[in-house]
Amino acid sequence: MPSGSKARANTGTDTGRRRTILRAAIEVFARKGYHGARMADVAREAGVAYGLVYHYFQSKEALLESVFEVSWSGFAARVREAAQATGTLADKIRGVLGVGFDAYRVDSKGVRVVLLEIARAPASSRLNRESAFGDLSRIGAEMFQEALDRGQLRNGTDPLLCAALLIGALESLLTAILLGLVDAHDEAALERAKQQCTEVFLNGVLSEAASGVRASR
Amino acid sequence: MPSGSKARANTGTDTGRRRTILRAAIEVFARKGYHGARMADVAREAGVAYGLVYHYFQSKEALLESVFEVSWSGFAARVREAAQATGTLADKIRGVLGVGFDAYRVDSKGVRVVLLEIARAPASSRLNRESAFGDLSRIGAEMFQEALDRGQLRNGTDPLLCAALLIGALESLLTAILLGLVDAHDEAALERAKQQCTEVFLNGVLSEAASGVRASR
Amino acid sequence: MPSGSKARANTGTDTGRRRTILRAAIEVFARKGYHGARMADVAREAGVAYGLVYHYFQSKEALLESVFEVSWSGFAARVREAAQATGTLADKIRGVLGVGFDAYRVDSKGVRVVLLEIARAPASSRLNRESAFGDLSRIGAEMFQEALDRGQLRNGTDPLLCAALLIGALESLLTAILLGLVDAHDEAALERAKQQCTEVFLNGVLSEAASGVRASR
Amino acid sequence: MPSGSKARANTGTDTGRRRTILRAAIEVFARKGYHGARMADVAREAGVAYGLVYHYFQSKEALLESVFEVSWSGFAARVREAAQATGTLADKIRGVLGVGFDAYRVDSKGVRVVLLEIARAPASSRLNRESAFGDLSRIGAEMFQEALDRGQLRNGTDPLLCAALLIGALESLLTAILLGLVDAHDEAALERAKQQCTEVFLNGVLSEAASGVRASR
DNA sequence: AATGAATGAGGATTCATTCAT
DNA sequence: TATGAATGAATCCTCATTCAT
Repeated sequence: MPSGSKARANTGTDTGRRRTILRAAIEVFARKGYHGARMADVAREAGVAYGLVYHYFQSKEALLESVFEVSWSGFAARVREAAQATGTLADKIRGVLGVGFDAYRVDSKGVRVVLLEIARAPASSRLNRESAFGDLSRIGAEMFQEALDRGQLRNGTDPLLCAALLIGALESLLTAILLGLVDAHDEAALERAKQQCTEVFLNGVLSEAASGVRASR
Repeated sequence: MPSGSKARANTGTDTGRRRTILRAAIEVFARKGYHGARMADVAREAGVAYGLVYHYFQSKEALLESVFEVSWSGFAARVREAAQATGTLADKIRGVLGVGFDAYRVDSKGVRVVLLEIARAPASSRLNRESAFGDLSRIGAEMFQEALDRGQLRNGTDPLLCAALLIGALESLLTAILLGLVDAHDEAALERAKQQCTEVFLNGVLSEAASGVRASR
Repeated sequence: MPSGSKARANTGTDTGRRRTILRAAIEVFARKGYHGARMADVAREAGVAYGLVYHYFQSKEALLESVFEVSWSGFAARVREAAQATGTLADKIRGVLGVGFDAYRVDSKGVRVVLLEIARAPASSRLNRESAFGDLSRIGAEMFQEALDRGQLRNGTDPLLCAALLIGALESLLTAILLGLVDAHDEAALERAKQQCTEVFLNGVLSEAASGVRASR
Repeated sequence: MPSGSKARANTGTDTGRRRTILRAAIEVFARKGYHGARMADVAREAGVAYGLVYHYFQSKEALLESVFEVSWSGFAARVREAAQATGTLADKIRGVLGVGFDAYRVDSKGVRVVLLEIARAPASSRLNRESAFGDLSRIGAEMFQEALDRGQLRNGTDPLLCAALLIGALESLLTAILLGLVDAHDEAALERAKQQCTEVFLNGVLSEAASGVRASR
């Protein structure tokens, strides 16, 4: 097993080899999908010999698993941080969505793979959504539970369901971006999208006028 | 030569045999995923001979395509109907979400396949989200555009983004149900989830009290 | 799974396909050894497509297993028959050795594979000598036990050990023939070898004169 | 530059390291068979680095060859010694079998490898039985030829065939021990087995009574 | 329409061997 | 000597698709 200990990784010659392959895998998985990608593609993309991929990763699935860990663990940690920060529920939600958008900005390929390949994997594989989707759900549910306790949430609202909706909103938005429905190169547009997403989630889509209906219900 | 009764059947109604295979495909795709499913599995599930599947469907991908058409076309039509019905935006949204939940109730396996296998297919295949995600987005966007014109939508809200969020909310919720994160064993629970989802989407998650913040922003 | 039921097998077109592959496997295994043989070789030798081998046999090991069954089961049955026939011990032993020599005459390739590839397989595989060697040992031991009970065996002789020796003698002789150390190109030579083997096993190698020593020990 | 002490070590005595690897190879070959053993296994078993194995042995086959030399040369020499010792044929045979049993006692693993991996190697490899089986056969044949000349062997007996039978007897017996059919831990049992083996080989299995038949043939 | 045997390209995985340090 | 990363050919097995009946 490779070291990875050396100080400044990614030098290319030695330590970064594992990392190089991992990045290549993300690249290829993002481009062709997990099933469409061949190990040979990954090797070529990484510029290493075929066999070396197997030196660092036991199998194709293990490679995907590692991609998941790399792309996901950091993300989940940051989401948790945002969800547990001090501030109003609105702030937290803005924070959580912000984490999602940042992740996309920093590593859209990684986001793509996690979103399209892993989060939706068939239940059979160990790499199912249980961990991905479930993790996030739990984090979100806690956040909403707390808000509920403080009277910030509408009465009768189910925290878990809220969490699911929040995740859905984020995912859907990122998917829209991935699909090109929203221009990803336009920073301002991206920011606006985030803002709006927050707003809708907090206060709904209805205008003040239409919202009057709300009182009457 | 036997039968002349339903010679040009392949178009609409589907012969019994064809339908059987199609249902089997949905079943197997739902269970093992498109890539994990073998044509042999489909044949076995349908209780027909190996080669017969190819008698009715040109290829594995064509089979998926047919699954998509069957599971999707009706769904999209009903969504469109709900989106274009008369009534307030709230009514329409309730209608749209209702269509989604009904589809799940009637054919959760089909929903699963469309959600997990087709909506997320790699861009390369002909069967990309263009049709699935894009269709819905367009329908939703139109609905929101109209609402915006009528002043029912909060000012500055992007209709397309709203549509994406609505789809995301629905999808996420159904996914949560599929994964068992949200309990939906009884009708009542399912109904409650739908109700809440609608409420959140329309008016946001904030309580009246917390919502006061809104004015100050 | 293929039928194999049709009356006159081995016609070539259909029923005999499995058999054809099996014979080809014996041929190739005999020529190159199990590890040296590639599935492609077997397919080519059989004159069938690569994939067809897997249609009839689950894996390379399963193929070897089938070779074993085919080559062994009949052999073991005939040995058992010879061992349980009526007659003197000498007759039985002559019979048993005769079976071995006949098997070689009829299908030296099959004998080779069983002797060199299976009987000596590493203990890990299911196909170990336990079954091959063990079966024969048991059969032989019973035969010698009975002879012992009847006073035909020298006193103090262990039946199991005798069985092992008999098997060893047969195996070694066939091996010597396979290796070309003992000439067995013509029937007469083969017959002579069998005769001598029997004689040695029954009465030892010593001449009458030297055997006198026996009394003095 | 360190050491000049045992520069040309590779020839006879073997450096410690080389010997360690050789022993490890025997161990692993015995456990998993030549084909089932990986060079990595050998390295791990020896507790040395992967590449070091190649420092001492040119290739995997060369390693097996060395194992053969180590395990075999000494054995063959001792067998030859026993076969050419002065004394009656009975003494010699007792001696030869004794050598085999001793070898097993001292290094059952080595015996296993020679017996199962080398003696039966496919004819293609340089390491064929020519050397192993053939060597022994020749030695044995000479012994029996001499006995024949002296009238100690029954008339018409083929010395080479006798040798093959003797080897077979020994091998079969050792195999029986390896397989656990004969308890190897019981020194007395081992001794008895050897005794009996000798007896059978010299005088056959028949009892005095049954042997009377002999005269009448 | 129905069957299931036959085909063969595709791709993951292994592992002996080499090489830079 | 010693290390273990790097290489890539070899080969098993899968499975979509075709075909003869």
